[in-house]
Amino acid sequence: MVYRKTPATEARKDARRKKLLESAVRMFGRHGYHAATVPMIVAEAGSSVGSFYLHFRNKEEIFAAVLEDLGEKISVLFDEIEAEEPNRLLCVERGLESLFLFLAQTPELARILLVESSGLSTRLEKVRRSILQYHVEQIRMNILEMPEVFAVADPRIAAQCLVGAVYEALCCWLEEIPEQRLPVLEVARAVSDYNMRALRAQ
Amino acid sequence: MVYRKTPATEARKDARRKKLLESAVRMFGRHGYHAATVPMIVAEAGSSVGSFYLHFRNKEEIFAAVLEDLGEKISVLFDEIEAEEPNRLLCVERGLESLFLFLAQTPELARILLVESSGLSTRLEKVRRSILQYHVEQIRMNILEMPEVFAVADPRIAAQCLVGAVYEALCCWLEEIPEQRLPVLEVARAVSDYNMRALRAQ
Amino acid sequence: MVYRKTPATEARKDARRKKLLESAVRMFGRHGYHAATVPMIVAEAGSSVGSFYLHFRNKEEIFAAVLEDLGEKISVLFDEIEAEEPNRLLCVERGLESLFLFLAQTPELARILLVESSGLSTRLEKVRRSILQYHVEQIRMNILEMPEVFAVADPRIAAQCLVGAVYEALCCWLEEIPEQRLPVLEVARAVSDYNMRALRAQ
Amino acid sequence: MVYRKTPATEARKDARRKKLLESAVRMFGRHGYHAATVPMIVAEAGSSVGSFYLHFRNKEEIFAAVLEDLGEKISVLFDEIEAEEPNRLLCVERGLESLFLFLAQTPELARILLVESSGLSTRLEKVRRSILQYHVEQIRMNILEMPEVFAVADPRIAAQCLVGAVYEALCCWLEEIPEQRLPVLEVARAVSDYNMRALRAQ
DNA sequence: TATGAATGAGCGTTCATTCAT
DNA sequence: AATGAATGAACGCTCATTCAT
Repeated sequence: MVYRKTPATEARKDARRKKLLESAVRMFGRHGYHAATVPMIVAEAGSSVGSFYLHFRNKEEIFAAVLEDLGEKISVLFDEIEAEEPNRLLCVERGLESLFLFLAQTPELARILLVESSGLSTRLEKVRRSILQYHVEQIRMNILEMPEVFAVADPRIAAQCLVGAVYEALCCWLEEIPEQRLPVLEVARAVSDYNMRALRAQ
Repeated sequence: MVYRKTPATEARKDARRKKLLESAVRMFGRHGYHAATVPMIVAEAGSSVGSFYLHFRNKEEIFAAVLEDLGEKISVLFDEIEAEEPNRLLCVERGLESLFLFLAQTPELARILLVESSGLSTRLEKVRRSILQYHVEQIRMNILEMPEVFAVADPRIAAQCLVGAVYEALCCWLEEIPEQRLPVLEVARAVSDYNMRALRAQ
Repeated sequence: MVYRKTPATEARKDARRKKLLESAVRMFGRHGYHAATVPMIVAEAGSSVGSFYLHFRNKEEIFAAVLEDLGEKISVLFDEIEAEEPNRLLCVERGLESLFLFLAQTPELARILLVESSGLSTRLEKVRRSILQYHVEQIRMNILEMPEVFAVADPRIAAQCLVGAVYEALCCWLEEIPEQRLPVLEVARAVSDYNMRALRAQ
Repeated sequence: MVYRKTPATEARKDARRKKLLESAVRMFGRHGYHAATVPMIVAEAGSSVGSFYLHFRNKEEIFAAVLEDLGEKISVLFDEIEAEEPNRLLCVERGLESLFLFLAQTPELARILLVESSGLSTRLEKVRRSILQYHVEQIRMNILEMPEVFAVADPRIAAQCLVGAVYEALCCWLEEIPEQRLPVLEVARAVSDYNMRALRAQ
């Protein structure tokens, strides 16, 4: 008799995987890659070590999955703006601001991307880099499309600068104790301002 | 007969310590904090585990020492420029460029600062941050001193953006395979250009 | 499908723990606390280091467990006698003798209690002391209950003397080479005789 | 030219050795055999590790020396009493009391003998045992000399009991917090009382 | 599929002892 | 004789991963 995977089983499996991923985000975000152990992650998810390895080949894999999910979320963010906003300059500006706001709202994810995903294996480094490169590329394309509104010598380096500026400002903001922080929006504007001045033809 | 601590003994101890530090730079730079083990570091230095713990309380300590040494070097770089160059705007520009060149020349140190020192213990995070903050502060002061030549709303955020831009561009440059890289100087100029446009009053 | 913790699994875990404890008794008894290493204990038990730390937080913990088990065994010994023998004087006498016989039969346990558990951490010292104090207290209560048959000035000190006398005599006996030892029973009697003369009202 | 050891050199060497021994007593008494390290001992003595190994073959050796010195002191105590007091019974009584007082006055030495010297190497165990055996033997001789005043079946076991009783009572007394302790003399008397009742013919 | 007990390689660290000065 | 920097064997312990149930 042939065993057929029932939809219910499939759905349950996906739910479990999702739970593990959520738990991993929390644990990696709070404790970092090395300090977050597999037992910790499964305990938080109400699952078991054995189950963990049914869903992910290893610890690296789940971290990569977390990172990829995040990358996906961010690119969706950009795509939406791209679709709505025909003005390339405004597009970059709005993209920058909404990325800033998005990461500020999910500090565990922000920490994973900005801090904890650095200095790990080559594999993970690549995933992290591909997220950043995606933005860089996105911005570079915008610049190339309308050279008359952007006034930069090297669009790729300009894009890298912009990305670096956004992430560093975000890092600094996240590090401050919440009571002393400026409002996110204000910071996002200041960052966007800085970069727009650098990009815009005068 | 009274034993007198000979200068030679003292000098040899210092030399050993220095050798361990150099070896640590190489190992941390190549393999990262976690993958670089104490046995690896001492083997590379031609020393022994016991000797290691004679010079450093633990592994964290030597990483901190490496980072602090680097911080020292960088601040010397800035101080020299500050002393020579009276023009604040040029000061920031030249500082940015020489930092870029310095780190590009010592890629292991660059990797330690930019990649490997992230996501470690609170203690090490602090050391890393203090180096970055030092630049931020340096630049912020320059901006504050001559508000008429700089045209930014929030000097602190502007300084953060600049630092982030420089480091991210550097990261990207270091990651490319040497054969395909643009000349450092060219990149440094492009980065400096981007940030000067953002800072300068038009 | 829901996994149910089988009784078999549980039982196997308990068996493993018990085996580790038995092995620890042998190793601690033969080599002492410091010379008995975790690898030695697990090898003897046919287990693994990882498993060891699944059952015990650390080396100190397993030593404490061994000691506590021993304390439990000894107090059972006393309780049985107390329940059977209404005469307080005979109670003390029989308690003394059966403790002597019990420890003489399990020289590894005896060595752990009498020799190896001394001079360790405060934590372990406390466990050891609590076993000895339990006897002291037991005897003191017997003395207090029937002051007319016991003729001692300070019941607490008398009880301490008795316990010390028993353990020292036992130590000496265990140290002699088996061929030259007097029969245990004879020694036990002599020790009991000494202490009964000290306790009894004339 | 022949080098002749000057008396002054000899004297200085002895002084250094004595200082090391005194420091060892403090360190072993406070921290125990394993926790007291050679660097600790030499630091306390104002000497150096190298110097240490000129005076003692190794750590075990200095512990043995400390123990032997203590044994010497105790046997002197007994010999004096033996010489002064012709009555064998009083001799045992006074010996017991002065040992008690002596050790109560030098708690570091007491701790070394009663607690820390247990469970070490065979070599050290032997030294410790020889001190205790010396007392046992001393007392046994007294008993044998005047069988009419002592009424014990087996003098050796009686002597062991006495020694064990004294040391255990002492241990208990040392362990109590100073403010709550009974006066030493009182305890010494109670212990002596206990043992005299056991020894004396009625 | 789900479980969690079991594994063991490999880590950081300590400290008695040696030895060049 | 005196020094203290140097050594390295050996320890306790962690945790990603496997596997019997």
